[in-house]
This record gives sequence, structure tokens and C-alpha cells, in this order.
Amino acid sequence: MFVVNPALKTLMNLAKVQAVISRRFDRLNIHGIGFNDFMILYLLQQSAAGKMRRIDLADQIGLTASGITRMLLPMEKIGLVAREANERDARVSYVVLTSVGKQLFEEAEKTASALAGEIIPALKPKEMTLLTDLLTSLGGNIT
Amino acid sequence: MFVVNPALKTLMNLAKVQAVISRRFDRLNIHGIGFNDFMILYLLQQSAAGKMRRIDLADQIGLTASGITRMLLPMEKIGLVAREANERDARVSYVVLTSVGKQLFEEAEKTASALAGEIIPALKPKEMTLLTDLLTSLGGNIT
DNA sequence: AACATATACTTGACTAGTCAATGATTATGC
DNA sequence: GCATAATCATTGACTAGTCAAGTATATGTT
Repeated sequence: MFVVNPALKTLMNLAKVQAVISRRFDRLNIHGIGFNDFMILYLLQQSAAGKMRRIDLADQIGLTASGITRMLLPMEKIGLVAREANERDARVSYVVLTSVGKQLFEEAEKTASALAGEIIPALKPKEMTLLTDLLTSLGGNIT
Repeated sequence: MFVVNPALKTLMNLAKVQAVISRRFDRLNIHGIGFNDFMILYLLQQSAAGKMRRIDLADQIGLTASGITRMLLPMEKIGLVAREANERDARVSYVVLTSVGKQLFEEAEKTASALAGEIIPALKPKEMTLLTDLLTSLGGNIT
């Protein structure tokens, strides 16, 4: 029988786990938004200025710039975020969190937290630290 | 500042990490197949009979049955897998690994293993065990 | 036997992204 | 100071899935 690299098996399990979790979240359709939309609201909310460049959002959530452009279109349409120019650099278009967006985030965060608690088993502090460190070493730098 | 549930942050980092990893794999386009196609070949190859029901493939890789139907179409077309009926149950259509599929898998496994080794940092045995256990507890049961 | 329910798979209509190319602007090397 | 390169964002064309509904078959109940 063929034996594959343990690292590769780990990546396969990671892929599976993520597929199942994200479908579970998106199926809930928390307040009308998907999980990635939720992440965008979260990042904007915790950013100092309440606004971010599209390219930085892309880097943070791990999608491409064009993916961000496409995700933001419906969010702009329903007024969760808005556009703002950068006076120094005309290439940049900031994404600003609106008060509607902020309010929706705060509601959605309750549902999302509850579901996250169901999904992630209760871990000992030591385990939680290790898991966080592991994800960080794999590029998961969302704080 | 709003403080979110650590479990929720973990899920956001998981989503990000997986998005980046899967894009990196798919971009390589290993021997013309994507990462999920690779997983299908792997599961078929390590199954005792070299064949599986579509629904079991779906469960194992964490997608829906209809996703599996759609993924398999091009794979059948290029001859990596084939269909086989179940004599006892006419609803079932097995997915069989062809010799072409098996050969491609063995080639692709080399490339995939090498990339997996680059992505997953060298872990101490204890850490590796914990990571595996964690993924298992989240539903990652690929062995 | 007949009916209700469950399971396996597929399909139509759709969403969520990808990549490659392009446009517009800003930064850099000489 | 000007050509070249780099950066930010968008668009066209496409792939990879999702869900809900439908078809076909199997199983369980009375």
C-alpha cells in the first residue's frame, strides 16, 4: 500500500475540515452574509481607522485582489461598506465600514461566536496556544 | 475595541491559511489536476477495492454529493476514473481508479509531497500528534 | 402488497472565487 | 527628468463548487 507524506495528509485533513466548517457557516447565512464577508467586517472594525486598502484586506483574508473587488460589490450595494479615496495616492480606494455595517457585524458576531464555540472543542490553554502558534506559522496572522 | 471569541479567531485563521494553501497547490496545477482531484485519487488508491461510492467520496473530502458529480466529470473524460455499477443496488455508481489515474497519482504525489513539506513546518513529534488529534476532532478523518 | 420514507445520484440556476490582461497612477535608476 | 518598473484596482472569461428539486431505487411498516 502506498504511504503518503504525513505533511500531505495533514493538508488533506485541513482542506476537508475547512470545507465542512465554511459550508456550515455559509449555510447559516448569518444576517445575510457569508463567512468571508464577516471576516471583512471584522478586519475593518478592528482596524484603527475603520478603513483599509483593498490590497491589505486581500492579504489579511488570504484571497486575491480581484476576489476582494467581487466580494465587496454586493456589500457596497447593501450599504455595509463604502468607498473612500486616498488623497496621496490615486490608485488606492479605501474600504470604509459604515455604521450599518458596524451594527450588522456586532449582531453577526454573536451568532458566529456561538457557532465557533460549537465547532472548536474546549482546549486547554496550552493546547490553544500551540494551535494559535501553528496557524501563525502557516500564515494565519489575524489577531 | 471589540474583542472576539478566541475560537472565532481560530476559525478565521484556519480559513485564511486554507485559502492560501489551496491556491498555492492549484496554481501549481500538478499534472493538470487540482488539489481536490488529487484527494479523490488518493482516497481511491488507498481504498481496499480501488473503488468507492460517490457519497463516500463526498463525506471523506468534505464536499457535497453534487460537488463530487461535477468534479468527476472532467476526470472521467480524461480517463483517470471510470464508472462501475453495483449489482445489489442500482442507485449506486462506483468510482473506479483506472491504471492511468493510478499512474498519474503516483507522479503527482511526489510534487504534492514536496510542496506539503515546504508548507508544513518541521514539527516535533508531540506537536505533530497534537495537530493531527485536533484536526481529527474537527472532523478530519483522512488517514 | 401498498404506501411512506430514506438513500444515491444528477441537474438547473446560481455564487464565489481564480487567472491573465488592462488601465491608471506612483516610485525608481540612471 | 524621463524611461522603466512596480503597485492598486478592475474586468472578461472561466472553474469549482453550493443549494433545491427531481429521478430512480431500496427499505421499513402495517
